[in-house]
Amino acid sequence: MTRAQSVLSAPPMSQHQSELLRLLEARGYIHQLTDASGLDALAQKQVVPGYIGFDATAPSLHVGSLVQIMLLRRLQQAGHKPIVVMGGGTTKIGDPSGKDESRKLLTAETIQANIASIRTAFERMLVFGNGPTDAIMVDNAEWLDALGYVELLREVGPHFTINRMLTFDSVKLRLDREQPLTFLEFNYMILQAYDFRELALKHGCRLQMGGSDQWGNIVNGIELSRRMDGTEVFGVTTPLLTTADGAKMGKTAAGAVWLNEAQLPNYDFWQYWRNADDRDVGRFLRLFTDLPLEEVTRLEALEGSEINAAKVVLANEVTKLVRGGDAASSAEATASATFAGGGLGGDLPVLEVPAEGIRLGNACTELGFTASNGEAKRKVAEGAVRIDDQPMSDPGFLIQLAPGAEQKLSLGRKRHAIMRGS
RNA sequence: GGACAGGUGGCCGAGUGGUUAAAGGCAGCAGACUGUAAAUCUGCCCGUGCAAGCGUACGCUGGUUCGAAUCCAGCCCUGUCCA
Repeated sequence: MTRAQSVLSAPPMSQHQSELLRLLEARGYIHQLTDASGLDALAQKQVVPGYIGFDATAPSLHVGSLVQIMLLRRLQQAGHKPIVVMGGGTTKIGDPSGKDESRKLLTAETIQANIASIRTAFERMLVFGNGPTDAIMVDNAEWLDALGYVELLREVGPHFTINRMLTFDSVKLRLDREQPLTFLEFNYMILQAYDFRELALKHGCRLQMGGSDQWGNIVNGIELSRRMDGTEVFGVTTPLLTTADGAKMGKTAAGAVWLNEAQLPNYDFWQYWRNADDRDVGRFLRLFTDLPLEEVTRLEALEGSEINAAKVVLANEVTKLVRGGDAASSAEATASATFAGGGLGGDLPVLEVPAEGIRLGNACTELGFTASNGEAKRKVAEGAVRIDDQPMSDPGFLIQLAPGAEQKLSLGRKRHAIMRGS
């Protein structure tokens, strides 16, 4: 067993020589590569600037983008240069990939505010600066906004055929489903291809990475660079990440699992990972933490309820990376107090109980445990609502607390809050 | 611009004048079982109210009718074909 572990940490069977590709392969990031041996050779020879583009449609990225961010982190760990491209320009158009419907158009101000907010998450996970392997962040609005339409058509247009554009999945999907694809969106792939070429010229960028849905866009960029400038650039895509039960990564019924604390409290972020499916633990540890591979192998081999220990490690490590060490330890403390100790943890949401009291059903709704008072009533009837672990039966029960006094309100086994008299 | 098809609850999808707050499935929530997992079984799943009830709801607006998601008219949107 021990021997097998060390083998896994540095796979000798890998056909790759460069540290970069060996690292990416061993941790499960690689889905497709455009030219494995070419990139392998390049990565041994020089620092490879590589980029991933991110949309700026919301003030925070969510867990669905975390693989890509980690990929940039790995790039840096392997001694190369990450370039974060914010889609300030392309977001004005909207990527049709994987979407059934056209996206609402955002204003330039909203996009800029989103970019500023998203940046904070990157700063925690990448080292920015002016050194050769320091990360940089650029906004493609810088060059896209400056492009004139006719100029773009003349420069880039000749290198794209409609025949080919129509074969792309992002386009085909819409057409097959008989969903509209606007001309505006149809142009997205051209601009993304232009990005790659621009980055290659300006920053010596040689590699674009992205999710598997970006394969077509990436290949377009590679072609464009080759045709216009004769530059050889490379592409890597990551596998489409779904959880073991088939759901898209980072989406829960309650909404997306946001990376920024303003969009999702630390405790909830931690819980997302703590509640991972057994089957996902090893994969997630490799992708989303810096734990050595031997350690991952050990943790994912845990069986039965022991795998819970691995989930705690996963939650701690990911939270540490994304939210910081304090966030992780405080979330863990709250979780262990709440679930193991039957007590209260500081990270639980707090409901101030006014002097005149509050009805049990209203308290549940106010905390967001239930969407309406009607639902709260149903949950109480189902025996799901407890105060200090005592099941409640009357949704109209009036909760009153002395100033400063605290009680725990729970719905189901996972949702807990502190009620405090005020 | 013309012809045809269509627009139903988070999604898919039945319903073509009353017993329809609208079948069924998915997703979700809760209970049981467990390990804050999975699988399984059970219940719930528009709002408001303790409840009887009331209010909203089948693209929009108006109409017919005792009664409309269902019929009629106009409009909006989507798709396919034609110009």
